[in-house]
Amino acid sequence: MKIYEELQARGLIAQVTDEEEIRELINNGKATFYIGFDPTADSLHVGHFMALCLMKRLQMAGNKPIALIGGGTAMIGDPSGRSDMRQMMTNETIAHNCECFKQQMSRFIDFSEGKALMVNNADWLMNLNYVSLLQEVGSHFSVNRMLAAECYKQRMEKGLTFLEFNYMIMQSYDFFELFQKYGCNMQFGGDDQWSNMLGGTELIRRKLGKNACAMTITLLLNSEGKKMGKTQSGAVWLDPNKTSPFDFYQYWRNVADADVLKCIRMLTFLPLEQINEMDGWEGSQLNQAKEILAYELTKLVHGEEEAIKAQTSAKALFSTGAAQDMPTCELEEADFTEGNIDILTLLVKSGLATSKSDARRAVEQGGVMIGVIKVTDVKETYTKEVFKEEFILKKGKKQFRKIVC
RNA sequence: GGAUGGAUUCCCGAGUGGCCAAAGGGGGCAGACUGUAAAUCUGUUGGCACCGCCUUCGAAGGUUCGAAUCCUUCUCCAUCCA
Repeated sequence: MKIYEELQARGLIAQVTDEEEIRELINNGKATFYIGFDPTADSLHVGHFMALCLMKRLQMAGNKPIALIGGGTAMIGDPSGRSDMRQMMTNETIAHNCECFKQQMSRFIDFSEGKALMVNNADWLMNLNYVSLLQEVGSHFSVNRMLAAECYKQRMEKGLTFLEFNYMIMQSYDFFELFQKYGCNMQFGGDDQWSNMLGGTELIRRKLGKNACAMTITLLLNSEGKKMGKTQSGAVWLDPNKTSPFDFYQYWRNVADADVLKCIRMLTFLPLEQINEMDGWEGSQLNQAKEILAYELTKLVHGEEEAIKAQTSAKALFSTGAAQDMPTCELEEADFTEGNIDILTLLVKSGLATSKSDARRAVEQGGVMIGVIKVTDVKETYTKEVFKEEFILKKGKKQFRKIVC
């Protein structure tokens, strides 16, 4: 099976400009393609991860990837799929984020000589001259058509600034620039990028009379139609300091039944034959599929060692309620008053509760356990001595913290 | 630049002088049921020294015994006109 067919079978392809042409290019390793990443945070998240995997797959098939970091476009903010304006970031933040992105990407993609490139669009966007840009590029865009683009529609109701409106032009210019400079003949991106990407292919056609391709990756949605990779507290990050390997594992371990196979297909590198076998799994067997998914992804992102650790911890926790490699909270001398610490302070200190009121509610509703013993009194206190033994604080069924002193 | 409407707790959205820590829904958290799933049901959802106190209704002032609610100024947003 060739790469294009594999991508198709995995359900990764959403939209393409010219199927035949793209198939021909990537199946024969003739594509030089780029994917843009705007440095809007100091770590990549699951959404980026999909794009990185795609890069890797295509790279393995002999194509040349260009990872574009949007140091310039981040200053504008992509309005696509957003109902409100992005918060502006300072140049220092953007520069810092670019650095973080670079480091994380290098772990997935082989950037050694000639195999892949990493560029930053700040390098060319920042030096543009307004008037000449308008003449050379702006003249090729029709405002009427831009406004008709799906990505601007919802913003037409809430309001759209001229700054953001120009995002499409900048992204199109990126493609144009890369096409000329590196012979980049293809762009990949999330499905919400479709209109921005078409802007690029069209600009190349109009200015150079040449053909370039674009292809979007299916957005990973759960069965409720929401973007995956988000929790109530934010994105699932690839940076272990922002989302621990354990939490990362747990996120995938807990996906809904309806989403497991889709995730395995789209995100892991397991062979398709094996995945197809799992397709018929139900009940407890499907539950196993979740373990596979969680393990495979943790391995890809954090390495095999961390994946094993996370899996062992999780298994132990849910069967016996004890484990080694769980998030740990270390108490300091200052946390004790007269040699004691109360349960509410402990919950807050360990990060399991956001405030003492929150902690109080959790205890009152019977959601707090020490090991296997339920805490019933909000005034419960513990002496320092207790923490010499294994002390596991639980809130609810899935939140654990080992307390040491 | 002009006219009008608006800004409420995590989100949407009621509330137009005391009964408002603020209806309802969503989401979150906890409990029951389960497969660490979904669905369902129950409780809860500003903070704290928690039967009481403190801080919230775009910002700052003012009126009043008392303001999310009234007045003034300001900031931001939307719509229409230019």
